Amino acid sequence: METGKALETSQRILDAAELLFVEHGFAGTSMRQITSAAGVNIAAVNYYFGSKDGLFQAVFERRAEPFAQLSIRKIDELTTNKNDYSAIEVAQAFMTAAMEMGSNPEYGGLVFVKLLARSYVEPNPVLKEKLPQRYGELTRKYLAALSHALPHLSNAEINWRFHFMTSAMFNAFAGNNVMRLFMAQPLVNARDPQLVAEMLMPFIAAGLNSPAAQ
Amino acid sequence: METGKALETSQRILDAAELLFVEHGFAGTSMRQITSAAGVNIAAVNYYFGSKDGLFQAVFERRAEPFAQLSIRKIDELTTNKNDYSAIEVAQAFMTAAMEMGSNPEYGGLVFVKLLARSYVEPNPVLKEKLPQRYGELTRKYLAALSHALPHLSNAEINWRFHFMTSAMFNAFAGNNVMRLFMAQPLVNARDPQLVAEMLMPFIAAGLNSPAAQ
DNA sequence: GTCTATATTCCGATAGAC
DNA sequence: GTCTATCGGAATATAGAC
Repeated sequence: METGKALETSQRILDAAELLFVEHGFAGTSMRQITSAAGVNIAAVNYYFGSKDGLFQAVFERRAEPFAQLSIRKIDELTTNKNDYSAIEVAQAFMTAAMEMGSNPEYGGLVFVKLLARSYVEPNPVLKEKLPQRYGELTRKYLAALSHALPHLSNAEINWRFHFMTSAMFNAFAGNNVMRLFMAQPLVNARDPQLVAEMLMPFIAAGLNSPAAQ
Repeated sequence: METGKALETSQRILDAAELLFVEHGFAGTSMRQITSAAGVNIAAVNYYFGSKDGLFQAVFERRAEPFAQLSIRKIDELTTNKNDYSAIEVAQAFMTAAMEMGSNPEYGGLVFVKLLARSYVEPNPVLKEKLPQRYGELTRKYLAALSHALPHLSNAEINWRFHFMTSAMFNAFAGNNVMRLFMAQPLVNARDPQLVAEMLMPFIAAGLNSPAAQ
């Protein structure tokens, strides 16, 4: 049984770790940084989460399930018992899930999307075992919906377009901007999910509906 | 003056470090891993590159200049003394540069594109000082060309579309696939730059030419 | 649950022999 | 240029007092 204070402590650790993992990556973040930022004792991480790996898993899982549920609900709402939905609506479903996640402070706002975008480039071994089952279902649903909405495209090309769509979306919401790296001024501002979605939608919609390559 | 053997050693270090930095990130790679993989003594890194930071900078700079030159040449070839080029041709110029880089074993093949894609999400402090000057020029040229080819779009929207385009491109060539993270089978194969470009082109072209959002 | 103290390992870096 | 040996510090993790 956990007391109020205990919950507070483990939660402070999760919050601090989440921010630091996003900013500096898993290997680039030490437990001393985390416990110091959380204002808790260095031994608390091992007490609550067993290890640094355990902490990362907890950080991820706290957000993963709400996000998966949200995404799956959106695609189910669109496709269940329907036959006439468009690729744009499929993209919109995913984007709405990301936006609602990113706009909700209870889910950490955009932090989890940034963590996803990072994990995407820098896969953490912890995720390789825990993640696929739940998110595999999510991915298969969106791929099937896209395939249904774009029957003229081969399965291979559907997969590629899903890849392009998610790359653009995740990096856009996470603020991973090539201009941030290449220029002194980033020139775009990713802090407003509503604006990101507005800019993103025409691009994604046209890309998904473009003629087949092969 | 460096002897033949010395060059061989520093090059082996660069090759090994490049692969490991791409795979595990800067913080996630130790100098012991690098020197062990390169088959050289642990002290060799400091002898040749001064420090781990110095090594990363050397790893990056070995590829950065060829890639910048290639990209700038492609956009100059398209736009110099011309008025009637399309957004698709601008995208093609960038993609051709990435493809030629990725297909050339002398430039490490796709390794540098992967390093760029990673640096993009996980900015290395070393780059913040060294990179912008050269790549700022590159970015400004492509933005100007896009703006010229898409005069109906505001500067803000041009910047966003360049962001989306480069996100999709870099992740595609680097093989950073959401399906790699979410599913047991990645479903797409990024090893052939020619195929990636073929799949990517219709998507990017349609996205760039899509109507304005605002 | 929280803390101090510490065990153990690994890190980047360097001195100095050859 | 290459090697061994080692320094000083920071890393994760844990034992045990409170």
